[in-house]
Amino acid sequence: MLTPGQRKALDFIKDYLASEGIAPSLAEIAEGLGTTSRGSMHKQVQALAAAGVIRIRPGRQRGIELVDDEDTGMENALCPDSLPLLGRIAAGQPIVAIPDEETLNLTEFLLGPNRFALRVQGDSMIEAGILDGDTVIIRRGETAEDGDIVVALIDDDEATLKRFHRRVGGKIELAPENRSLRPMIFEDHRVRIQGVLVSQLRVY
Amino acid sequence: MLTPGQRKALDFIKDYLASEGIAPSLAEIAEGLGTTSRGSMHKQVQALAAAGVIRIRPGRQRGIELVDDEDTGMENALCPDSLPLLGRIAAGQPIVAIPDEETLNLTEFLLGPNRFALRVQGDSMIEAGILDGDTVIIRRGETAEDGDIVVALIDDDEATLKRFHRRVGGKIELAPENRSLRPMIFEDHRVRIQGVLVSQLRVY
DNA sequence: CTTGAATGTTCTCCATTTGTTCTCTATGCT
DNA sequence: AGCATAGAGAACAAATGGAGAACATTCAAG
Repeated sequence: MLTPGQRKALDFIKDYLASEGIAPSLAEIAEGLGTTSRGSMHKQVQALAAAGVIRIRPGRQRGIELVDDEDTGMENALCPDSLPLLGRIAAGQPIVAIPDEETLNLTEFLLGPNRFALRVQGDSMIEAGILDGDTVIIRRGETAEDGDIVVALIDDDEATLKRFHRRVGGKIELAPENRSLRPMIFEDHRVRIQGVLVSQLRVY
Repeated sequence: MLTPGQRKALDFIKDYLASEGIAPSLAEIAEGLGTTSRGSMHKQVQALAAAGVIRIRPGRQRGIELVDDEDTGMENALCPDSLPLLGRIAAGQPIVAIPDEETLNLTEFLLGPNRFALRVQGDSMIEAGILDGDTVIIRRGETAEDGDIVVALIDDDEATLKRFHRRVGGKIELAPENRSLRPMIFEDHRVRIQGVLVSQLRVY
């Protein structure tokens, strides 16, 4: 599967990563293999990526990562809690050309104190882009701002995901985002907020 | 994961914090790394914060904190990659009563080989629940199944997020999920798949 | 409270390192 | 010969990170 050159390059990359804690540059790989050509190393490294043994963080220097070998357990798991954010997808430019690559920190977005997840059932929030089967991430808390999407418990019995609005006279409106359903209005003592929607995710 | 400069800065911060009991200033980090530029150190430190290895107390001087997990493992790479999945939110029961608590593993859902993220612009996929400003996570690849949502490059020029269908005669249909937009049909050589949508997330 | 030094933030400019893409060449194998 | 593998090296583009200026903010001393 791997050519001799690819095997040597991979071994060197593993050793370097283990001893230095950071990926080698192409020049360093070349030197480690007793040659001088970055161009050749580029070909080898690309081949390794195509073979699936390594991963290359696009547009980064020293962007080689080992793909997890499940046999060794987490040996080289660098806990990748972020993804490259390559750009915006629109009607416009090819994404490969987009220069300002950021990093999307999943930890920051999705994890935090007092968070939990719920699987959504039903279509009552469909016009807010929350579909049946989506997962919503909720920050636990008793309070909400006007306009937040909340998990609300009605009469300590029924839990729903709705948009929250205060109304005059201590009333509370819980509005679905679906034209075929009607907002509901309750006395505030009947409604208990369990948490506020902070993010949402869907897996295809 | 970290660039060489980031790694050196992080090591210095750890040492300083351990020996002085207080975080270093940017000028001190610079001096410790043999340079003089506070501006450069600012960039490095911000990058470390974005990577999640440190935290910056906003508006404070010497406001750097390590995000070390107190438990032994993973010196600086924290792995809080899961959330409690408490249950289903529906029109039904209160969530507190739902017994079968699972765990939602974010790493498994969102991270994987050859993934990258894109910010969505525009409303062309609104009926698939993908809204303007959402982030989609793409598995890089040249191939797609019929019905997949793909990032497609048309004539090597224009990148869009559309639903993919094969048509007879080597034609390819790229269909938006928006009733006010029309599907587009191309000769297959004009369309290059860049990746397939695997998940989607939104932050409120 | 006022003041000034220390510190953080933002910016432009620039050099070095690194990745990428070429072409050309050499070697071994069928 | 024809092909696969891979090294050399040049040319270019992008990432990285240092220098330093200008400004804003924090914080402690008076």
